[in-house]
Amino acid sequence: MATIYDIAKKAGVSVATVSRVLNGVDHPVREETRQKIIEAAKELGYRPNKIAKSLAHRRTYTVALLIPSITNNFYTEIAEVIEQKLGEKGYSTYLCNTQRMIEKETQYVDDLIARRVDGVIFSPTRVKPEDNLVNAKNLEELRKNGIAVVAFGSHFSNVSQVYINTYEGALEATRYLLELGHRRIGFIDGLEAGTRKSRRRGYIDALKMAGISIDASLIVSGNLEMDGGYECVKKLMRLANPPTAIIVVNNFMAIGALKGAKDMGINVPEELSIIGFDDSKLSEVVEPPLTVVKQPLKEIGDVAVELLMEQMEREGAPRMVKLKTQLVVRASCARRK
Amino acid sequence: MATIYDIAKKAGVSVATVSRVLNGVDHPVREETRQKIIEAAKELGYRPNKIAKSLAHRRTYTVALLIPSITNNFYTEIAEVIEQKLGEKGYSTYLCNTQRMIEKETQYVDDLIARRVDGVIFSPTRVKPEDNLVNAKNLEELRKNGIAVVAFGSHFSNVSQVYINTYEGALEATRYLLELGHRRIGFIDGLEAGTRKSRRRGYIDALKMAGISIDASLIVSGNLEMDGGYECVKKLMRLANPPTAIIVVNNFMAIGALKGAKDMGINVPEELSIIGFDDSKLSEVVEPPLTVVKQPLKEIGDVAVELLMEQMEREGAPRMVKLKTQLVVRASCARRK
DNA sequence: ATAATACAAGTAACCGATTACCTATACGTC
DNA sequence: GACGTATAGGTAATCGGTTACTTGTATTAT
Repeated sequence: MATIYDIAKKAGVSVATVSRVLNGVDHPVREETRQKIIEAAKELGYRPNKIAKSLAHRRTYTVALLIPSITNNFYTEIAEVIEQKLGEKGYSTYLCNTQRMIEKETQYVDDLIARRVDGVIFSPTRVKPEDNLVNAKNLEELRKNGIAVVAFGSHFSNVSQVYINTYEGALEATRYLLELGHRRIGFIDGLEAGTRKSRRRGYIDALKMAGISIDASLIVSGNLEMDGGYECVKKLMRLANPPTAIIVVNNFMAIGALKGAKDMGINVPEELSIIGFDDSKLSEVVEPPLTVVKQPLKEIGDVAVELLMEQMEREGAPRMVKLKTQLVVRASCARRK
Repeated sequence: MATIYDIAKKAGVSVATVSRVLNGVDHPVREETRQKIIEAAKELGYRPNKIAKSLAHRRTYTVALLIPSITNNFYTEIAEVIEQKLGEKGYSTYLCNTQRMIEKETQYVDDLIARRVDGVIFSPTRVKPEDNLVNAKNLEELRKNGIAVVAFGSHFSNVSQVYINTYEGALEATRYLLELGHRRIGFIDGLEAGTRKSRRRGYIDALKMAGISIDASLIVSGNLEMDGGYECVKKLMRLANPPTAIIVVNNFMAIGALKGAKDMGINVPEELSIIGFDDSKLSEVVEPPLTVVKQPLKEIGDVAVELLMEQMEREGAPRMVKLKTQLVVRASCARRK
């Protein structure tokens, strides 16, 4: 494969001149020389070597997207805009999918440092499904090695991050159900959802503000997939005094809950109202279409890239951008009879 | 950031020895020296620089996944296994999503060559939505520059590829409908589906073999999203003599078709049977759950990685692996009344 | 005792760029 | 004519590793 040395020889100039011409560096070069070089490059089928460039520049123009899942629409939608925007700015994107396994996250971080990525957009994986801990060490390791980081989907101090106000989202969802006349409202939580605590807090606060006391039996948890929601709804609806409405913290679980209710012969929304979190084609497509608290996925991606650019270029103080959720009303909630 | 020169100085040895120890090269080194070096590396917080390694080795241990979409479950599921398997083998994965724009594909190819990726797993984008052409030049360009390539979702000569026998899938689906007594079977095609021609051929051949003549008005095309299916089903069902069953070439379109039928007040499956292509959560979740021709996504990913490894390591002749589809019977088809 | 071999490590070229610094002309000014 | 300054281009160090080849010493064989 041709190098700039080959071009230099063919055009009868030095490599410095070749480099200048090929990169449009601000240094005078005679038009005639320029043409000779361009010609030679073309004839040799020259392809610049970004590896060598990276080494010399000490920048790789590479960013990693480090996320817990890639089959969930939530991450997929964000990933799409991130990869696209980074591409527009000349960065390539490494896909790093931990599949919710914390050891994989650590491995990725190690490798990303070795590969000298310029930045990482990072949605941390929980250490164990049962808890809400993330491995702050991984993040620190990246920063210690001079890599710009932007986080989302979790809380860190001292890192740029895009934060979705799911507390308010849950508050709004609960209030919506209250307005529809519901008083016994269930809450299906995820065993490892990142910001679930704030969702649960929103739910609890809304009830409290409405003067409704919290019934712990109305709060249950399951895994983040459809079967998690399926089982949770059964637990709730078998209660002596079951809820008339339920809030579910994620998209798959909400669909599972809907399915569970149907299988029990419960009509949605006539006998049970359901609100999910995260919007996707799935939510539109089920029967009845789900009312959901939508997170602004495109915006999350957009902002993440902007924040990362800031960090990579100006190395300024970390910034946090707060984004709002939006209640998308479809047909899965009804006034209490 | 510490380099092997720093380690060499600190341990009082040469860089060659450091490199040998750190990479476990087969060259005798005294245990004492080895320990000194490892110690020094640890104390300096040494991080190997894979960029420098890549330059010296002329291998990057990087592979690109070049696909037309990342929000469609079909690609997402494949992407997950590919990224995982490559990771196990020490490769990082560049995510390259063309969003079905052919110019983007060309840009990616250019950049991937410059970045000297070792291989590309490639599902080509159609040149124009209307036609079935792919840009073979892009593939050639990769190969010409010594990059291993494995293709899927399209046909090429002289490249390793994993090929899904959708012809047989369509054949089987059509026969299934025939067995259920249907005689007027519609076909909803995609404007840019890769192997759609074979799907259509399977449909046509099955009918012919059953002695049923082809009615061109029963074959319509739309875009690959839900609205494409939605509009197509309306076209078909407004026919003077509408079909009693329909085959749809992709997952989103099938769901759109289902929705369209419902909106027209047509009962599925009582009045209209529908079979889709590609399986996903979506197909399970709709009402009624869709009967589909499932493509073996995990297997596609698995095989793609295996074929790529072959190409990268042994540079052997290209191989083609054929995979079968599977008819997943759910509830969207019924016997003709 | 000496030659041959194994062991342990070092020297320096190389991978393919970038770029600080230097050199040689040409031109204009006083 | 001497000097300052653009203009055009070259030299060589550098980025951080790898590795072919060399060297010096210890061990074994003869």
